[in-house]
Amino acid sequence: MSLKVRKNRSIPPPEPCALTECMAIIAGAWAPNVIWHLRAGPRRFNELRLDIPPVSAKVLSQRLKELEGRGVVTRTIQPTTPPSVEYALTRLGQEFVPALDAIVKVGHKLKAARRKEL
Amino acid sequence: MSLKVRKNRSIPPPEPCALTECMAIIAGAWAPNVIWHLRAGPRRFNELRLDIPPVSAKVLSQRLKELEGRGVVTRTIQPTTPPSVEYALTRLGQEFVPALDAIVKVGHKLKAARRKEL
DNA sequence: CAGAATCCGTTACGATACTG
DNA sequence: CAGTATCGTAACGGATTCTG
Repeated sequence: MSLKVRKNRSIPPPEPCALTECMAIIAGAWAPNVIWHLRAGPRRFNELRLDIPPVSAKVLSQRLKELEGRGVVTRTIQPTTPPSVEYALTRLGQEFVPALDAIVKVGHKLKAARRKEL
Repeated sequence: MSLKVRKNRSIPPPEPCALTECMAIIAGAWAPNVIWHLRAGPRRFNELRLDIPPVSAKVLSQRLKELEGRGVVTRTIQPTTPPSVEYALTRLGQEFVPALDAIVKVGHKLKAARRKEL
């Protein structure tokens, strides 16, 4: 009996798609770090490379291009020699900062929890 | 000149590791959904399967085992026939809810932004 | 400096079939 | 019901080399 799924658990369908929607951008090891390190202002390619642990040029380039395509970051070429390229968050990109903030907070709790159980 | 990276951008090193730390758990297409759907209370295996879009049994099982190993969810076997297994968030697991909430909010903004640009 | 190109390993995920 | 086993695909990511 009760082969059917229990429903109505006091929480209305909060459009779970929005989760996946946003996670698709946040996903991967580096995309969130890129946004995080751009939150204080524009940053150049190699600066980001050094900011973010040990990300390879290839992957960083891929992520940046992807984020640019999604309207999360902008790419501005400075006509200098040698060439310099600045990346910055768009207004949409800024929206991610609070979420990443919350994630970082959880990260700290994780560390704290691990220290206790040792 | 200025071969060196620009530093001191008004933001102190906020331990970026915490980000990666937490993302390692959140990562993937399904882990966040699992936590999200458990936030209102315990849920059985097949219930989760139906809650979460079209996740395969294999992957769901993998994620659940992983989350259990990390202390994010608990697994309780009810001695009934047929057997029933309940998954629930631990106290640590509850910590993720606010972060996921923030992520969902961003997801909605993404949708809104996309509607405008069409 | 800012990348593109190439090669290659690892992992997430899906589909199907099978078990206790 | 709650999984496990097996197979196969694709995306992610690292290392190295090369270019405008």
